[in-house]
Amino acid sequence: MRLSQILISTLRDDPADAEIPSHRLLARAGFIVKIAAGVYTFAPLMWRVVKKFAEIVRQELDREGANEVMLPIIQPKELWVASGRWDRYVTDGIMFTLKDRKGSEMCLGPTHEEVMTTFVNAQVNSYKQLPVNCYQIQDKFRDEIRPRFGLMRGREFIMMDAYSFDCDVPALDVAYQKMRNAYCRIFERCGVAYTVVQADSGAIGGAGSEEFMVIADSGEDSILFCRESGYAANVEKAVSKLPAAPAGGEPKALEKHSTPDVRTVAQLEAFFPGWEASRMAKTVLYHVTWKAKTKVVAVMMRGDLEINEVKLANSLDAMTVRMATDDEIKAATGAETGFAGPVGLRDDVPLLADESLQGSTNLLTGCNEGGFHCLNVNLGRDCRMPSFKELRMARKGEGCPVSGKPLEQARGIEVGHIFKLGIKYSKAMGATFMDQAGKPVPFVMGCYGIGVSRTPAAAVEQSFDDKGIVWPASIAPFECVVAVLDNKRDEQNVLAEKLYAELRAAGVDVCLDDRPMSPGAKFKDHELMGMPVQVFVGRKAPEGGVEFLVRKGMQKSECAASEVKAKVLAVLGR
RNA sequence: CGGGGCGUGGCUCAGCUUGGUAGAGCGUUGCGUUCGGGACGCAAAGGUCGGAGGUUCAAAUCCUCUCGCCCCGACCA
Repeated sequence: MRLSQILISTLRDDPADAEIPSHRLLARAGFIVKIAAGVYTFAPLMWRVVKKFAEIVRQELDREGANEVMLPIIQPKELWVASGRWDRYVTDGIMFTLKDRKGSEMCLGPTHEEVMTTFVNAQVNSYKQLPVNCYQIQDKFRDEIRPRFGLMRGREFIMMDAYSFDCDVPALDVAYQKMRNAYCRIFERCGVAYTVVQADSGAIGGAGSEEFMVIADSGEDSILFCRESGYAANVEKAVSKLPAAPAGGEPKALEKHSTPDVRTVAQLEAFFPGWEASRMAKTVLYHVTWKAKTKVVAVMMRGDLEINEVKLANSLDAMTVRMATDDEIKAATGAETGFAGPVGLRDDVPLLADESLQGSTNLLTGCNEGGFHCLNVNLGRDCRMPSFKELRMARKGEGCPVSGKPLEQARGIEVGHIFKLGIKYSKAMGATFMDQAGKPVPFVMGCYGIGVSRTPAAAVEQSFDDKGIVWPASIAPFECVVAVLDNKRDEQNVLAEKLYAELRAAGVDVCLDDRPMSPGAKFKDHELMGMPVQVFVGRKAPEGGVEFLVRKGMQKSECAASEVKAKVLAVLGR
């Protein structure tokens, strides 16, 4: 390709609305152009990047026997009602919905479990046709609460979504592992450093899931990991060895103390010298929403630990949880905020406690009376016995659940997510096949996603410098550019054309920069756009000399035109 | 949705406090000179100051409403 024929428009200034490096650089290099919040046009060079990444995804999925299909973006409401997800997605406001001329409700697909399950159910009737794995690469639509960071979180974005259908759980495990392997090859090939972490299943639901994370400071996810054991998990999912707390000893007599204006754990530590936070049990009131009801629930946690709201929602099988407001707390406990506790808690407020409190004695808690706290509270004696759950937020520095070594923390960008769904959707939607015994059995499903527009952005996030983008060669818009520095000089044009033809013949994805621009402007442009290998044909052209630049590291050298092909291939590892 | 910030030629911004006939740089167009680090000179085009209403002799500037965008929290590829 000749750059004079490609629509390229780099900006001299950073765009005002871009914050993180990938957004800033992709916008400045003219790769993406915003059309609305979270909605972008992909300019020619960006589209080349996306297509290259998509091709890697296709190759690796096809190697595992997956079928590429194309599902409709517009989906009828009925499908979502059948799976039971319409209400939740509409309530959350995540789904773009519309009505057709007859008034029938439709949505723009935020994900495709429903459509794919319907499709495969119609095609597959027998266990003999299994396993099946279908995927598509397509735009997804989600009315995100907060689109941000350019391509990182868009309202329209490109996603690869795959769905596996198997006859039983062991077969699902095989399908899952195949996809996991494919994912590893995909992210290795596109040159990003990534980590696989255990994850919460979230709104998609299902048994187990892992996320593929690109480690970057701008990542929206927090992960905990251990170099020793290889354990890694999203903080939402992570567990750790429980930090020790002093023993409470034999149960003592309950004491009630006046604690005016003492509300927080820190204030209590100051008020009761000798009582460490780990001997306290804080009680946090949560407003919990299920499909058909809402309720305020009391959650107890050891004073030095934090509640993990994802774990809380999961343990309650709730749609959403949020901390109760001051008014809700007063209505539920009768006391103002800061004095809630298990003692004297109304019977209609469910009481949960983290496992860290199991077996603890002589705790310090609130007692639902403004200005008072209790000492030596013993669960089951002075109050109801709570139902114990694993609700604790694991934190860095705490022991790895496998090795016991301190956990480390990092930020990550979720570029892929794989789930074992089980029969959640197939059962809800009545998607079955005939098993060997001739009985209808629901498909055992898995689903798998890759952010096809997000991954290149994540790659930029990991690979840039003060001059611009440094594309990994496998997803760069071009592997190599041959640039004419003064295109009024024939000897430069002739030599550049020759090199361009030679590199193309050698199978290099090369472009010729024949634009009539000053040399300085071309240098800046290619640094910004991040072409991996750059060959400049300039004043040494009459003697057959050119300049050779490897973008990563900015190593610049001069060489003879005759050496260019070999040098380019060497840099590209071919 | 809650909190904070911002909307002025294509882009980055100044002007607003203290109302008085819209500015700069970059980019764009033309001509000429250049041609190795976003070249230089000259000339030119381009803006209902996000929108609506109000106050005023007079509004980019003050007031009200509204729309859009960005950042921090709950969502996810």
